[in-house]
Amino acid sequence: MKETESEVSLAHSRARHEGPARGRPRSEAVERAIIEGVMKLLEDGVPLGELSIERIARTAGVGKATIYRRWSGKEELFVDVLRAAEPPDPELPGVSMRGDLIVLLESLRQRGLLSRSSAILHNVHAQMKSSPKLWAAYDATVIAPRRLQGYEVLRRGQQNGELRDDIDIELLNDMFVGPMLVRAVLRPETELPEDLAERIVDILLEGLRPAGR
Amino acid sequence: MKETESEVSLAHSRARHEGPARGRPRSEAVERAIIEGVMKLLEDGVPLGELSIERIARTAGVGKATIYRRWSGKEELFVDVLRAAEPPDPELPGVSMRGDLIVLLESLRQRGLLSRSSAILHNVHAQMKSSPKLWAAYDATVIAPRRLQGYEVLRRGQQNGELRDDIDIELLNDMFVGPMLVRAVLRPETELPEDLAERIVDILLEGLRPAGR
Amino acid sequence: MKETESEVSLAHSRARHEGPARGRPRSEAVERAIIEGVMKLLEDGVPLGELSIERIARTAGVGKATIYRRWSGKEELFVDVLRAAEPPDPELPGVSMRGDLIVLLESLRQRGLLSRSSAILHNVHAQMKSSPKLWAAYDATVIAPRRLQGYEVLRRGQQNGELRDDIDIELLNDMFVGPMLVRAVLRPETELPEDLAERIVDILLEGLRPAGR
Amino acid sequence: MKETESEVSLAHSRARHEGPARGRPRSEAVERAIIEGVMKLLEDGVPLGELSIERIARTAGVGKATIYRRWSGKEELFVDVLRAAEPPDPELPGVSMRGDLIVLLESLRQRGLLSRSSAILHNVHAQMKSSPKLWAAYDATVIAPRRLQGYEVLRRGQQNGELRDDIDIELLNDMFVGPMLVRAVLRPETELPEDLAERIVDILLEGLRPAGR
DNA sequence: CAATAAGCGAGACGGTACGTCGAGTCTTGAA
DNA sequence: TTCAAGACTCGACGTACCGTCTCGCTTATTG
Repeated sequence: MKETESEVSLAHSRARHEGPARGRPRSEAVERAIIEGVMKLLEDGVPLGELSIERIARTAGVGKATIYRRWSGKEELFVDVLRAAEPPDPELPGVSMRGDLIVLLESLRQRGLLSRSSAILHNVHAQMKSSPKLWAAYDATVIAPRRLQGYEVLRRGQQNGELRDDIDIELLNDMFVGPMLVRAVLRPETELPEDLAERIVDILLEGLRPAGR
Repeated sequence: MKETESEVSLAHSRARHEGPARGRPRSEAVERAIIEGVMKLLEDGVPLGELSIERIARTAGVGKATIYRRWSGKEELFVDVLRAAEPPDPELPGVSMRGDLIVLLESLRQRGLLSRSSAILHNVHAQMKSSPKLWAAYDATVIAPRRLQGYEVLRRGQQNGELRDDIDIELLNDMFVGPMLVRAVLRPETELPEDLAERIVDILLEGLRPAGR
Repeated sequence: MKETESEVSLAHSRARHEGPARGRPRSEAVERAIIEGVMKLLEDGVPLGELSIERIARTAGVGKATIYRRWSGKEELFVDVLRAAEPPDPELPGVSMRGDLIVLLESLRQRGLLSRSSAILHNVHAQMKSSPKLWAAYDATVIAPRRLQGYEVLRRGQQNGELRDDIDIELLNDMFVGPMLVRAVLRPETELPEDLAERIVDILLEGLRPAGR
Repeated sequence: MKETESEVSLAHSRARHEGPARGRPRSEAVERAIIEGVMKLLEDGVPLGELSIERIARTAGVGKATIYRRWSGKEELFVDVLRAAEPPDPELPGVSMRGDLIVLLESLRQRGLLSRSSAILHNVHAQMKSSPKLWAAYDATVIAPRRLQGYEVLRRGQQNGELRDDIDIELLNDMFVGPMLVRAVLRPETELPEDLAERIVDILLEGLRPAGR
């Protein structure tokens, strides 16, 4: 996992040869200013299509070359913007599988709510899907860890008898996160009621056959 | 439904005033040439970002103004391209709710497979999500009818006792299509095995509690 | 001569294929606006080094591409600017060779004075010398005709006995124009007294031996 | 003369305050490397316009700041390059004015021939004319001494009766060097035949009236 | 001999201009 | 009125240099 992490990392201070650090080192402050500049613009409601490198540079008070020195284009920069905007991983209570799943789904719901208000996630997200390479980078650094977290919870659930063990974990995970993601990501106009995480988990656990079956 | 249709309809032959049609009429052949030109380019593997109006016009042997006369921009044109590429609605056997659901999900799976091979759907899809207005248009003409089809199937299931009736239909629908869409749209690198539709439906119906309760 | 003329001509309206003139024709007004914009800037004392294409375009209220459509770069544009700034050919009285030579040299002197006050000629002139190709174009359209005029005057002088006929005309011409050009072009800080043309001509005719032989 | 010399001198080792010389002294080797680097590039046929400070620094294996420490810009550096490329002053036999003038003009002819083959002088020369300040510096250190040499020869000619004394020396000088410079500098495409210096001098001495008066 | 101070190669920095490309509009002549 | 063609203004693209500014290091002189 560590290698993957470092492979998809996009902006580095002098990442290339990593010699004995000749010349003036890259300024981390500048790096932050750029990323925060993009966020500010997005939060101010600037449409994604109007986010030119030129404008980003102007906003951050930075030369264009300084941006290109770190990222090869708008899209790669956006990956780092998303990364910076990412909320921290949720803490799992670990008492029961059901409880942990609800926490995980609730965190997805929160992210959905967030991405609508701030407008950062949703558009950049959509934009990024156009490039398989960038999507892979984003997936590896941001999404995959959450997915693995889910796998772990489900595995424990199978081990302690809370969950059927005749279904592969990947599919199980998609059964849980799918309904939430459909609403949060693919259909951003739908509501995300407070008890949605709990209802999804319980429906899946109990099944859909009529009660008196 | 009809009104919605006409509201989101994007390309018209002389839609505005609809006077007694003076001057040279618009050529339908030109319209087809443009849409097919876009498809050809996408199928030839041209990245979506390189699809400029200028290039589309060149490919179709058409003046730029002729495109702008019909669509207000690239994105609106894409909606019509997607519409033209859409496979026909699936025929539902109507015997059992379970059977109909499997047919619906299988049709989603097929679309997922298709969008990977042709590369049309996936990218244009992603691109379009950046514009809420266009997404709404696409949703209304292409997605919504399918969704309503699903609602109908589920409603019948509740009525004839195949399905619990204490859960609202929208959520039920998302429970079924969510897992499939996650794989087909959000994670295009995953496999879509042949029995996926059937497994998803059965897991949902039976629930995830271990067999022996 | 005609061929040379047309070969070095640099800006044309749709010069390439010269088909039956399809599409919107190039605007002559725009062409004039550009050239006059450059002149205005130079007359306002803008140093030649600060004359970027970008600034020229801004001044003329014109897109950069419109400039590049006509000239391949700054230098080629300058040739046409010089051409436009060129005073008309002097009228030769034709009475005597001596008189005609004085008129020709006087016209060179006037040009020298002009190029200092307006600052157009001198700098652009110098700039252009860096490119043999452009210099050739300028020479062919602007300088050469004057030179030929001089040759003609000298030839007539030899024929009617005003001038030795044992020296080739090219050298004779350089003997007359050389002293004037040295002062006007190569040493712009020197004065150009009013009677300079006459003095140069007479010195050359009479020779430099002391009067009493 | 001395003051003029030192005023236009452009590159100094720690020229400004000339304190008690603290810190590491500037390397003369570096200075030579830079000037020779420029010459090498010019001799390799690199167009003058592509001679950026950045490229010069790269070629000489030197930091940009090291160049700016010595010269305030490209043009000032070029003055020193020209100075370094300058051939030595001609030795005058001093027997007759006519002989000395021929030697002086012949040296101009040689320089013309040289500047065409090496391509250094011609272009840098032209370039420099754009900047009055630099031209003045070049004129003072390189050209003016030659001019004074010429004045001296002419003055001696007037004193010993070889030359009319009713014409001011500056004009006389321009009469002699003008024809040669026109060919060597302003019209580099013309030939410079071997006996050109002698012919110019003799034509001027004898005048252009037909032999039999 | 250590301290001090400037020189040095390298390269980041905020800028400006380059020459190209596409956006959307306008203007031709022909259909 | 539409059509293909192509000129028009505008503005972003990604690159190259500008002249300045750190970096870590080297090289003299001075206390």
